[in-house]
Amino acid sequence: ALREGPDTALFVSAEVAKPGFVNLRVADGVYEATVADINAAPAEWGRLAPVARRRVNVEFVSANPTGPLTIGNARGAFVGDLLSRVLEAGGQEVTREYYFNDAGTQISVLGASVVALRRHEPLPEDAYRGAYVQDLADDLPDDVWAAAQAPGADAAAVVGRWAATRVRVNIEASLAHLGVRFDVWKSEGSLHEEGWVARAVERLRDGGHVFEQDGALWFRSTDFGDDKDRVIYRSDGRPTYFAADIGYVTEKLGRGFDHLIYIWGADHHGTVARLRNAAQAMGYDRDAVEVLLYSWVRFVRDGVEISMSKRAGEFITLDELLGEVGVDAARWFFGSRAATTGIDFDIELAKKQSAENPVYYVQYAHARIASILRKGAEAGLTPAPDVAGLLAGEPEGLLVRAVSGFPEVVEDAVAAQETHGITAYATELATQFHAFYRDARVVDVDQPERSAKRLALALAAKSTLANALGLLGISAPEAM
RNA sequence: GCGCCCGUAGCUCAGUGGACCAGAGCAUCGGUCUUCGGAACCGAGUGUCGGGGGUUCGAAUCCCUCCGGGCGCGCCA
Repeated sequence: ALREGPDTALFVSAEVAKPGFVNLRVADGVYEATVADINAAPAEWGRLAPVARRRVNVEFVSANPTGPLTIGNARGAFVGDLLSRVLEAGGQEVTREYYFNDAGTQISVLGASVVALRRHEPLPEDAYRGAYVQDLADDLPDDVWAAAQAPGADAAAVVGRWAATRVRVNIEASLAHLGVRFDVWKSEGSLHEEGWVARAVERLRDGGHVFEQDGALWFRSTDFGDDKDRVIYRSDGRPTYFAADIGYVTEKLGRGFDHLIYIWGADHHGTVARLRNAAQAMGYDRDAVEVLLYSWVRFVRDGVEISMSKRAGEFITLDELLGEVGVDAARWFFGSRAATTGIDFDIELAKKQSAENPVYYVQYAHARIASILRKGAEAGLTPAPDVAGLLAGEPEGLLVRAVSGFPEVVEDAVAAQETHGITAYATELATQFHAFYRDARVVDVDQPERSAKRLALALAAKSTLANALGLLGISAPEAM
């Protein structure tokens, strides 16, 4: 079989092992060439050439602007951003998108809450509470307040619209702090105003996929395997959330995306089928519409679960969480766990362990290499462009093999759409570097040639660590 | 009641029917005494893989069943 392979030069030997496996021994020159390649173009290392470059839309967070993002929104934010980074490493063109509704009943309730505070009246029964509502009341501009009080004006709606905008800007700032920047902010209202919803419904009607019953308009989702048909327009004529979803699919695909990914909490799993069914019914490839569900996070403090209610004003904001545990540590925490499994996040534990957190272990290895490279430069030693003969020793061999494994790790992450393989790999690579550091003197003025080659290997390891951390959105410090 | 997900070391989690599959990190205990960064290194280990049954040469992994937990089953979002 080896004789027939196209890459026989890669291998120096092949042998059959016990239960039917074939061991191929890779030629040293292959690894040495890899080191040289990494150092020649470090930014490219680990980026995959796409089989087919696709335009992918990743929509996530999408919390309505009724209050600050909380730790309940945290996982979606990290999972969506991590997935986007992985897809980009896999050669896809990614658009990060945030979908929100700034005109619904929730927004009216928020407006009514602000109005009541402004008028020093008791809060309505279903009001939003919490310090941020008072902040909104305090910051309400005079012209908005005047417009709200004009004769015939719907004060709650007017104030709500202003409040939603203000809240949304703050949400954007929180996400930026976390390292997530959205390319598109899409309002639900625009889908109706621009006719996307109406056209999508017509499309379904033309295909015979809708019917009227009890005064409402329904989508025959059961024709595509759903267990129930779904309402598009209520009997009073108002559209459901699902109606907007249908319009949104056509709007997104109309922008030329090849693939749509929705990042939803697992509690939405009941709505996945109707969305994909509708896409199929409208003539799209249902596989172009993908929903990734992330599982719930139980936030815990010293072993006690934290219960939250946004309306009651009892919640911990995303900003507070990041203030306590740090962005890099939080990114590592979420990145090192599969999105599909439920997890516990003990805030106190995360803080206590922060000094021993693997993320700092990996960053330390990176900083340590940076220091060694500086030390070498002071002694007049720089990484060699050609590292032929590098693998004379065992310490080099183990490290270079660890470094060489990076693209495969990225490949796996892209295929699985998960990042925990990357965190595990980064930890292992850091360990391999520390072992190399222990066993092999890098900077040695008496051995300039060997030093130059070892510096080249150290540099390659540094770039690999930096790129792995970069995939996770985590900084790679030159010094700590 | 029906549907989906989960149960792996003291804790938090990996483990996609095939060598390394019984693992990693943390926590715990012991050691290294360091001319390149000790935020490091070396060593020590505990598991009825929730229980039981089945398929297979071989099961944490696939099938059935039971127990325990989460979520969903709106003309809510």
